[in-house]
Amino acid sequence: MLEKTFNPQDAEPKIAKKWEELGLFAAQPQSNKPPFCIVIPPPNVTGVLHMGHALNYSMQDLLCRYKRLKGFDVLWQPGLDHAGIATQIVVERVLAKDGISRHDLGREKFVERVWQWKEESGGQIVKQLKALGASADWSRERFTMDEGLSKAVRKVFVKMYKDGLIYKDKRLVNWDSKLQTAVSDLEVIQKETVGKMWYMNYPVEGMADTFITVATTRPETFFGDTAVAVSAEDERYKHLIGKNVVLPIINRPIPIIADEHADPEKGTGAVKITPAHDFNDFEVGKRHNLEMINILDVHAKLNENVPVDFQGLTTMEARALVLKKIEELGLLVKIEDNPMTIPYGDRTGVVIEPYLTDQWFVDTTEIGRQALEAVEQGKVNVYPENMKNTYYEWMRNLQPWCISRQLWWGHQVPVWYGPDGEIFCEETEELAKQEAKKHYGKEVSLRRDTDVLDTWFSSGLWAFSTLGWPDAESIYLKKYYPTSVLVTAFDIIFFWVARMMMMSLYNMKEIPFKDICFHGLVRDEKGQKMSKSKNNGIDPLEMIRKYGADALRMSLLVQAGSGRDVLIGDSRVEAYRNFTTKIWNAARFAEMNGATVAKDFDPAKVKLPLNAWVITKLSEAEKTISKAIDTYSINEASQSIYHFIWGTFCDWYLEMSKPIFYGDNEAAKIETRSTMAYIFEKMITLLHPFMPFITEELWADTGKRDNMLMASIWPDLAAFEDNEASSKIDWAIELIGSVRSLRAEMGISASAKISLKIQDADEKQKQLIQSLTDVIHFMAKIESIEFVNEHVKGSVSTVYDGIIIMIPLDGLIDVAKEKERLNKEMDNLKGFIERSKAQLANEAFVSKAPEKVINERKKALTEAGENLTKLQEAYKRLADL
RNA sequence: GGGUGUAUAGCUCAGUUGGUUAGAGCGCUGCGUUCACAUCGCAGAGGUCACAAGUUCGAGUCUUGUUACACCCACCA
Repeated sequence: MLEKTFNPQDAEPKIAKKWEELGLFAAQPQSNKPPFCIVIPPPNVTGVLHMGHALNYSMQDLLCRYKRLKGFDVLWQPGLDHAGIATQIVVERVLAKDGISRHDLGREKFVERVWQWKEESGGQIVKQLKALGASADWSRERFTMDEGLSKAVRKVFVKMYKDGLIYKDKRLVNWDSKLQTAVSDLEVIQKETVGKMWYMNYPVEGMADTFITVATTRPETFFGDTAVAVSAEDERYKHLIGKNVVLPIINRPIPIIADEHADPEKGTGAVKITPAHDFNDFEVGKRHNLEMINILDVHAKLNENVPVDFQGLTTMEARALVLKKIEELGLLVKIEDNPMTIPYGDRTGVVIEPYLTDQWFVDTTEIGRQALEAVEQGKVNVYPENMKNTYYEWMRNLQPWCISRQLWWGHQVPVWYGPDGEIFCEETEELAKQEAKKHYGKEVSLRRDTDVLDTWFSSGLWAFSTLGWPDAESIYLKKYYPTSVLVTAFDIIFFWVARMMMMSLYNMKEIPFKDICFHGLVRDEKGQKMSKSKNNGIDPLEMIRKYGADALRMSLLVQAGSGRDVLIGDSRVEAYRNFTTKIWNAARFAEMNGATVAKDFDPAKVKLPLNAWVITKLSEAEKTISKAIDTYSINEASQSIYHFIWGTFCDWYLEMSKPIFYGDNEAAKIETRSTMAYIFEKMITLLHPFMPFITEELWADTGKRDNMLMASIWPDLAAFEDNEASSKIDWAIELIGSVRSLRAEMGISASAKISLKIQDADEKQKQLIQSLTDVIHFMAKIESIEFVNEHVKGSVSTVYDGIIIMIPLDGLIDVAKEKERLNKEMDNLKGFIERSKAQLANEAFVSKAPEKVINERKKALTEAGENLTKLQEAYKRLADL
């Protein structure tokens, strides 16, 4: 006998352990099963499981389990990302508690410390993933910094360098002054603020009392000004082009130039040019060969290129002082409020400065074009399709990708410099030395570039590096690449998806995955983004503790589709915990009634309409579920199995089986026991990818089986098409619904047994009702059914499929209430008939609408007419009372 | 400024190629429950499908416009 309830806290860890011990998660590259492969979006080594992960990995696990049941050889390739910036920040924070900075340790010691930290507390998330039920091949876990993957990184870098796709350049980059590193455009968050615009006068050299007014939001950068630009067409300033203005305070003359960047409509039409601290000005500077004066140091404080009393000030301090001095000189014209956006680092939250440094870049022109074309040409399918547009838009406006970071934790750039600065880019120091020897004709000492690579550079290789590349003979690479599908949230489409496309097409000459399935973000129950500041975060582990992993998974999966956002909260997870209880109790019911499959049971040959019906419904559900999963409509698939189990199986099938079990028809009992056990087994198989734990538990508890459900096969129910026996039950369900509704509306107590009088049923309907008498009695709480030829006095009635259904109430009838109810029913019918008639009288409709529609409409009209007549008769009799 | 979505019941959302009287879950109301399940069942109420115009015999569904909201990208002297 099954326990009273399912206890996920005890059962889940045991089951998870068993799966893994039996090696059921492991790929079988040697098998001749068709491959199905997903590479996991690697969580950060610093990460703990959050709801976004829970959704992402639940979806992948669903797909993997589904494909395994369908007979595929599944490789779900797991791993972790070293997450350069994020991890370095975490470890620095740990060290800071002991008052140590990374500079105290030095680079080598610090990196050692990070590795140590990684071994100790990194990878927590893997345990948490297992608790969620994730069936990845854990024996193949990879880490972006492990040896094989690091080798892949070096190899790709060198190849791209030698192909001219990676180059070093002195350019303005986004500078994070807290971490003292460059970051890419994507790592910069723009925030709206209301700032100020200051209008300052710059005196024109050699012309007394003549000024050019420039407007600026950053007065402190004026020490780096090397020109003032105006439009060549601007009448106000035309005559001044070629002359100089003198920068106040420092009295440095700078030229007035004509440049298209100056827009006469904006500001004063004259714009100060600070090439080393503004992206637009940088371009202007290059066009006019202007000097680029860097006025900031790595901490974003003013450096030695400014007067002594400004040196060492922060930009904000410098701004105040500059404005004070300008004002003292009488050159401050006016101040305006100015709405603007300010760039912040996404990890550090400090203001990002445009900063002039040497950095490594990837030229994305060619590989970006390939990545764009692959999607345009449909080599990669995108779900939902509209995400393609987002992808296209970005790919068509690709900028060079800044891949170097001035961090310590990451893949160090495989570049060595000779004494004269000559670059040797090789996979190892040995090779670099050899090349240097060739170059110089003698041994020289080399200096390695200290930069590390953007984390996304190594994640960009993930689809093939985890499968064994650069070992071209890797059986995994051969069998599973390109991978089947990438499941990811759309917020990393540029960071990761686009980079994987580019890097894979460049290296493998082949797409990394055939499908991309984007899902939405997880929000709280009110639809708000989860954030620390709102304190509305929901911990998936907490939910697992409270309700079980199955409940959490299902509550996420029922919403996971079409890139929609997913809402989560206690009440939702609780609802699916209730679902597990429901299934559990259904199993208990089946067990109590002796549901086991008889030896000679053939589901195709069941005789009872009820059993034929449930088999047909299961077959329909299976079709819906498979089709939905195949197109990543996970929500639809989840809802379908949920409704089958709760609605069709529990609410109707199990209920309708009761009169059979309580009756004395032994043959019917035997067939029903078999069918029930059969359906239950198939049903939990269909549910397994969604809720793996409870289904596995029930698989073990409800039958003598020698395998695990996980290693079972997906039911093939194609043979069970809709049939006549099954439609009888559909008809009966409608009939029962009518009776129940009538009872309830007339306020007849749900427990009160009543008799039913039926008029105008034809032979076929009579037979059907008779054959299902027990079921109808039970389901509609009826004591007796009698066929009559005329209306029964003092009864309430309704009409279903041309049959008048009456409940005699022997004088207890509330005539007013019944009149009201009948009136309402008749009004509805009349309205419908009117509309239908009008439509059928419309020549245009009759001549243009498809025949099928017209016939349907005619038939419905006739039926409605008959039903109305019968209702009117009933109403008349009521009046006679 | 460019792009992508969304707008249907109190809430969260379905609604296939246009076709009978627009659906589900939760919530609400009523009724019920001695045996699979109070973690339950049955029934009911509740919607001018954001607004306007158009196409059509017929529009929640297609077109255009308007409004509101959400997200992404870019610019900002």
